[in-house]
Formats: sequence, C-alpha cells, structure tokens
Amino acid sequence: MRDTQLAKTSPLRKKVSPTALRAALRVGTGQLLGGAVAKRFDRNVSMLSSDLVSGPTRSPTLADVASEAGVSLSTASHAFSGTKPVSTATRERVLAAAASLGWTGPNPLARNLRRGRSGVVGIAVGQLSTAFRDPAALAMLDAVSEVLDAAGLGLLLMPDDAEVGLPLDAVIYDICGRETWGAHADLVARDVPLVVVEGPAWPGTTFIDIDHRAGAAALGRHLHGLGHRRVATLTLEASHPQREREAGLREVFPDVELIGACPSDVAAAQQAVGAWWDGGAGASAVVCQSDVQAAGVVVEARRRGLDVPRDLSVAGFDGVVLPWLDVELTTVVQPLADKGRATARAVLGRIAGEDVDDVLLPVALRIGRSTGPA
Amino acid sequence: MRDTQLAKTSPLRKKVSPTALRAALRVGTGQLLGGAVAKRFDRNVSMLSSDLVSGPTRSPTLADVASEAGVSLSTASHAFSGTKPVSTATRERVLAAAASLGWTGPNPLARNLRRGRSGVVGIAVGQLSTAFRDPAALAMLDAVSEVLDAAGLGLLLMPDDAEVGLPLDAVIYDICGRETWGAHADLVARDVPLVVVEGPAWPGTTFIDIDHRAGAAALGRHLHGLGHRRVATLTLEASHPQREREAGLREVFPDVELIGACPSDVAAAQQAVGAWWDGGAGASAVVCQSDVQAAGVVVEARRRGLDVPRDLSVAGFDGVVLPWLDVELTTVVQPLADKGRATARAVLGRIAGEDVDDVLLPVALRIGRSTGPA
DNA sequence: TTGTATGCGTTATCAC
DNA sequence: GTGATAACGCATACAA
Repeated sequence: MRDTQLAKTSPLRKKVSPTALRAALRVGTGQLLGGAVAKRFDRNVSMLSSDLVSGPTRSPTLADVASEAGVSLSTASHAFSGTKPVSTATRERVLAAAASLGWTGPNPLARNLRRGRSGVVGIAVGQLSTAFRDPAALAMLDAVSEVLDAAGLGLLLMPDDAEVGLPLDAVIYDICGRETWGAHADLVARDVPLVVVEGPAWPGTTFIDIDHRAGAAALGRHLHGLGHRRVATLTLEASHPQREREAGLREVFPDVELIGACPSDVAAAQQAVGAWWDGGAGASAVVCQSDVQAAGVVVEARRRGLDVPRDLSVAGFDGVVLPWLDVELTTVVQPLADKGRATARAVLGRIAGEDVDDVLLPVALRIGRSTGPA
Repeated sequence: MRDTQLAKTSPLRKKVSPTALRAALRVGTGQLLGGAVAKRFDRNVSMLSSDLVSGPTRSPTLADVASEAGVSLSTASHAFSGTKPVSTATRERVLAAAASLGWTGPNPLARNLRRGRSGVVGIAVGQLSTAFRDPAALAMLDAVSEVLDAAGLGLLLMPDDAEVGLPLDAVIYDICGRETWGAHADLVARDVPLVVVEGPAWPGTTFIDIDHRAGAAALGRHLHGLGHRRVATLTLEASHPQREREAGLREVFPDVELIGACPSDVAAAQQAVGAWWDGGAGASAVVCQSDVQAAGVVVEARRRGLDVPRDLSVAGFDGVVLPWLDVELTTVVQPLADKGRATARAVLGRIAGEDVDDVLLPVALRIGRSTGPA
C-alpha cells in the first residue's frame, strides 16, 4: 500500500534513492562461483544514480504529507495515530498524500524522543554463544521475547561489558551464575527499570526466581531414599542459585562434596568431572546444576566404562529435553516458559510505572532413569 | 563519579526518585521460601515516597547542567562530546555541575533523533529457540555481536513476524532455510540497509554467503570415492542454501534421493530419517545439511542397531563441535566466525553509506569417522 | 574558546 | 473536526 514506486512521481522526491534504483536495475545476485570472492554490484549503479540526479535527498516527513494533503500537521498526525477523531474524507486525503509521497509512517526516532521511550528492552546475558548453548536459557528467552513482542517491544542482546549508550526502557539480567555486571551502576544511575532473574539482591530491582532450595532438597531426599550416602555436586560459579541449591542439598547431605564450578556446557562438565575422578575422588551420585551438565557427566562416565545408573547416579536441573541423550535424566523441572513470561510481565509493569511483585516460581522433581539404588 | 546520592543535594532535584528511595531503604531480598509466591516489597515504599515529596520529577537535562555551570548549552555539549576544544577550567565546572545534578550523560533518545541513527541493528532469526539451537548459528551470532559491539551498536532480536516500529539502523537476515520474511517490504520501503546471510536474491541488499555448492560437491566426491552409489540427503526447507547444496551433490550423484525437509535439530532429524526408513527406503550414505542433523541421523541409526560408519555413512555440514557425540563427523566446515564478522562489517559499511561488496566465503571438507567404505 | 540560533520529526495541549 | 504552537533534549553551523 505504501509503495516506493509512487515516490518517484512525487514532486517532493527530488532524487530516487540509491536503494530503490538498485532495486529497479538489478535482477538477481547472479551465480556465485569459486572461493572467497567479493563482488561490487553496486558501484556502477551508484555512479549512475549520482549522474542522473543531484541535490540532497530528504525523505518526506509528516509535515510534507500534511501540506500535500492540504491539512495541518496535527490533523495529519491524528489521521494516522487515531488519537483524535478525524473525518473520513480528510483521513483518506491524508492517506493518499502519504502514499504518493512514499511516507512510510512516523519516524521512530522522533516518536521515541517525544514519547520518552525507545521500545527496546535490553537483556544481559554473558557471551552469547555460552549463554544460549543451554536449551533452558533458550526456552526462557523465547517466552520473554513472545510477551515483549506482543507488547510491541524489542529485545536487545547485551553482551558482557557493553557500554549502554542506547536508550533502553528496561533491562533484564538473566544471570545463571554471576554476581556482577559492568553496566549495572550506569543503569541504576539512569533509573532504568531492572528485572533480575535468579540474581543477586541488587536494590531497586524486581526479582524473578525459582525455588532452588526446595528443588535441590527434594532431589537430595530422592537420592537418600535410594541409599546414596556419598554424594557430590558439580557447581556453578558462586552465585545466588548456586548457594541456594547447595543449601538445599545440604539439608539432606551436610557433607556433600563439591566438584568445582563449571559452566552449563557438556564439554565443560565432562572436563570437570573427569578431572575430579582423575584426582582419585568418587561418589555414588553426582548432582548437577543443569541437565546439560548432567549430560556431560553421563557421557564422561560412559566413556570411562561406568554404567548410569548402575555404577553412578546422575541428576540434573531444569527439566529440558535433550533428544540425543538416550537416558531420561532425573531432574528438577523448573517452569521455564512461566519464568520467561513472568520476567517479561514484570518488565512491562515496571515500564508502566506500576508496583511490581517479586516472583518466586515452584519447581518439581522428575524422576527419570539416570538415578538408581546406590 | 556520577553519583545518584549527589542528586539529592541538588536544588533541581525536587523529588527523590522512587528507585533511589527503595535502594536506600531496602537491605536485601530477604529469604524466599515456599512455593509460588509474590512479594510486594515496593508498596510501602511507594506510598512513603509520595507522602514525603510531591510535584513532578524531571530529570536534569544538558541545559540544566549548563546553567548550573554558568556556561552556554553548546559549551556544555562540547565539554562532554569533545567535538570542539573547551578550556580545562570550564570543562571541570561542567563536569562538576553534571555530577551535582545527577546528570547521567546525554539522553540517548534525543541524541538519536539528532543524529538520525538509533545505534541498533536488527537481526531476523525465526523462532529464537529454534534458530539458536544449532551451535553454528550461535557461533556466527557471537562474531556479529562482537564486531557490532565494538562499534557501539546493539543487536536486536527480531522474531518471525515482528512489526518493526522500532528505529533500526540496519537489519541482518540470517536465513538458514527461508525464502520470505514479513517485515521485508516495510524495511525496504523505509530504506533500511539490509544484509542477507545465505538468503534469497532480494534486490538492494548486501549478500554474505558461503560456497555451498563447492562444499556439497566435495562431500559427494568423497563419498563416491568410498564406493557409495545409493546416497540420500536430508534437506532443509526450499531455500537458497538448500538448492545450492543439492546442486553440488547432484554434480556427483545426479539421482540423490531426498529424505525431505527438516529443521536443524537433533530430534527433527531423527524423526525425519526414522520415518524414511520406516517407509522402506534406504541408502548407504546420508548427507545432512547441518552437523546437528547429522547427529540426529547417527543417534537414530544406532537406535536401530546400525553401526556408523560400518552400516551407514553420515555426513554433516558446518563443522561445529558436538562434544556429546562420540564420533567425529565428516562435514563441510564453514568459517562461521568469519561469516559473522563479514556480516557485521557489511552492516557497518552500509550504515556508513559506503558501497559494500557481497561476500562469498570458502568452505573446506573435513573427513571424520562417520563416513567409511560403502 | 565561548555563545546564539536552528532544526531533527513527532505528539500533545490548547484554542477555535 | 481542525489547526496553531509548544515541547522532547540534544548537536551543530555559524557568529563573536
């Protein structure tokens, strides 16, 4: 409906944009053959366009549309936003004017300044490839994105120590196993609403959490009931979830042995538990802090000729599906989608200036086939 | 250095922000116990704050800082941006004024409007959890993010059919196996620079691609050399990479059998190849369109008692590391980080208004242990 | 080195 | 139902 072709017919449009011109002249990409190659499709076209037309291009503004339609700026605005009633006749004139000028809607930059909001929510995850390697993180991200998207908000990835010079309406800290974050002070100073998922007790933020402790304790009781007495646990970096889970486990096994911190990654878990075994240590059951870690322990155990669960019980956390793992893990299932939705809703509430409740979500023990009698 | 505490001492700051007040009053989150719970930490504080102070809060602007420092607006601006030289004495006065008012730097919204750029680059990926389940996508995303980040640009996730009412400086389409995209027309109409990775030949866009065809052909020759004659391939949805790879494979095996499209996902591949086998079909080698797919085929083959590569050769594509898979895949290695960096650089160039070359990256065959004699 | 004056493109508040 | 006018907060061209 808003057609760039029409732009060319407009008196306002002094110059055809290079992009549109390229679009008109170029049929396809052609055949790419051979190895590393760089083609300069655009050079000719660019020279052509600057030969054909001259003078600066200014894309049309709402003011242009208004004058083209013979109405005032504010009327034109109303015709689009629908904030105030506008007669059908004028609205159509305005719409037609917009189409003929190739006006593509209000400039988001200007609207943002006016509204005082950017429509963008940041999400702080560490290194992307690390953060998203765990399906649990993805499941949650998906839910966050879905809710935010429905509200017309975008989600911006914030790598580790990104300087945030960007206008963010709110920031989510999804911290599986971290305590600090570079940009935090800046954001607080700028009064950006902060929603922290499973994070440390930063003041002024909204918390979304799951009942780590209860989950870990339930897992502990399950293992104890199976007769396990020598239990070890693979840990995350020192962090809120780690402390809570460890405390839960210690309710049942006060002397649980710590295998040391490792990220939620198959290879890392293999490496960590392998080194531990190599050091002469051992246990009848290993409790992990994620299903991905647990998978790593299972893989490494098998590699060393141990059968799971006959020779070793392994438990995970999260309750994700690992299709490639042929043993169903005993795990603590957390409501990942709910967590994501709760997070996003908290963000929406904070942006709207509402009071927002902290949220603590329940977990459930799921007994699979990776744990058995000691 | 920019301390919110100082804000309270300023005459401008008529009201302590709720956030700051909360920060001052709240010590920690307290202990979260029990199941699903919502705590309303903020209610009292909010009531308190509106009792204590009244009147609208306006955060300080550069104009406030300037008048506080007794200089003009432009001088204050220069003192921060460094665009023009400013005497050390004035600069310090300005800095001090900013600190005392709690001015946290230029309002990004205003700066964006002024500059005409948002500092945000969109990346169109399908459903997030699907798109990022493949480590290949993550490796590339990581590289993109790194380069963009260094340039001070943020990366915004664009789910499938997100309406883009947001100001985007450019958009990346990373399309593994898609032909269309909802927002595409809008973006073109708005003249947003588009960089397409392995995508269809949309006009006016910059292309980053790898040599699918050469890679697939090399893989075909490898299998042919091993004596394979009945070869099948698991495909992606109809798309540019799929067509190219299929063409490459057909250079060696004109009659290659198509197993049908499936996403790059272990479970999906298992399901697809399983159904194919159940239908009575078979081959001595299966070529996949990703390593993740290949892993799925390996898993499913074993589940059915087939040994890889003795009974079945399986090849992948991408060259990622799958730590949990105990057989090293024969695969086509693509330079994922290079691809990401090239993509990001293309984005930067397009934003800068430069002519940008399309890029075609080479691939390499890596022979692992998942393929053997027919 | 500092100051003055515009404009970025909207939306919102009024009056008509 | 429509229109003038004022912000939004900053960066810059230009003058002093």
